[in-house]
Amino acid sequence: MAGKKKQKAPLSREALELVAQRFKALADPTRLALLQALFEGERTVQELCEATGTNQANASKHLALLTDQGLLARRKDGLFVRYRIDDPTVHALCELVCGSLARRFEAVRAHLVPED
Amino acid sequence: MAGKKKQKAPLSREALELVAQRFKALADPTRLALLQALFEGERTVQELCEATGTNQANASKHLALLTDQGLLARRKDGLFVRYRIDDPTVHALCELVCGSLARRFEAVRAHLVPED
DNA sequence: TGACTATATTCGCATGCGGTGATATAGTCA
DNA sequence: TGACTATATCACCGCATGCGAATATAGTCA
Repeated sequence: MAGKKKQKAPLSREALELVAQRFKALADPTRLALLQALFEGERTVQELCEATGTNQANASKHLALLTDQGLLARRKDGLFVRYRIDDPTVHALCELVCGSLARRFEAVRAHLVPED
Repeated sequence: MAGKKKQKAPLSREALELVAQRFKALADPTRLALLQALFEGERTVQELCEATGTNQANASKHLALLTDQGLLARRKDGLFVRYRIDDPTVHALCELVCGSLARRFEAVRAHLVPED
């Protein structure tokens, strides 16, 4: 995106919509739970359902969205379909957000908890 | 988030919801346009409206959401309110996504455009 | 103090999205 | 080939969200 350091052309509305879609893919707790399980390694749908407490239909839908967005890849393995993380930025994005939230809530906690 | 390198406890549903909310704040093209303008520096609401083609009411609402999420900070300046980026991870997040999308579409372009 | 400007908030509407139950599709095996 | 298992897809529903118009609130100035 434009700004901050190098002078780049601002992103068009179309490009911003693509960026927004990418963030939207991550903007759901169920999908984040699936991703969290997948950070551990490739998993079948069933394994993901067990790991996240999601039902099969719902998991399939979310997995399809993440795959369409290019974040996951899938492969058939007999009866099974195995999903894996396909875009390394996913983990980095989550880490950035977690770090930011941790700092934010640490600042709030420090404000509320009296210093001994 | 859990996985990938160090073994951390998986995030609770509550934590995942907070992470999702943060991504959701970024999952809208109008809000991304506002952020893009703010990457250039502090701006009033009117300046942001002009930069992004958003009407005042809509901009105010989006700015409030971004501020509530801790991404922006604001200060009164007479009649004016000036907004600025308050969380440095915002720019990093956008850059990560832009990089990922650029690679993705470069790969598609390379696939479709014949090599001379 | 009233007129004006800047901004925040409210309200109504339309669209989008996540979850669930049901069904379709695909692969394996006896 | 039918039974079974794994997964994708469909249809429906209720809730969430973005937009624009209208209104409320805040600050400045003559």
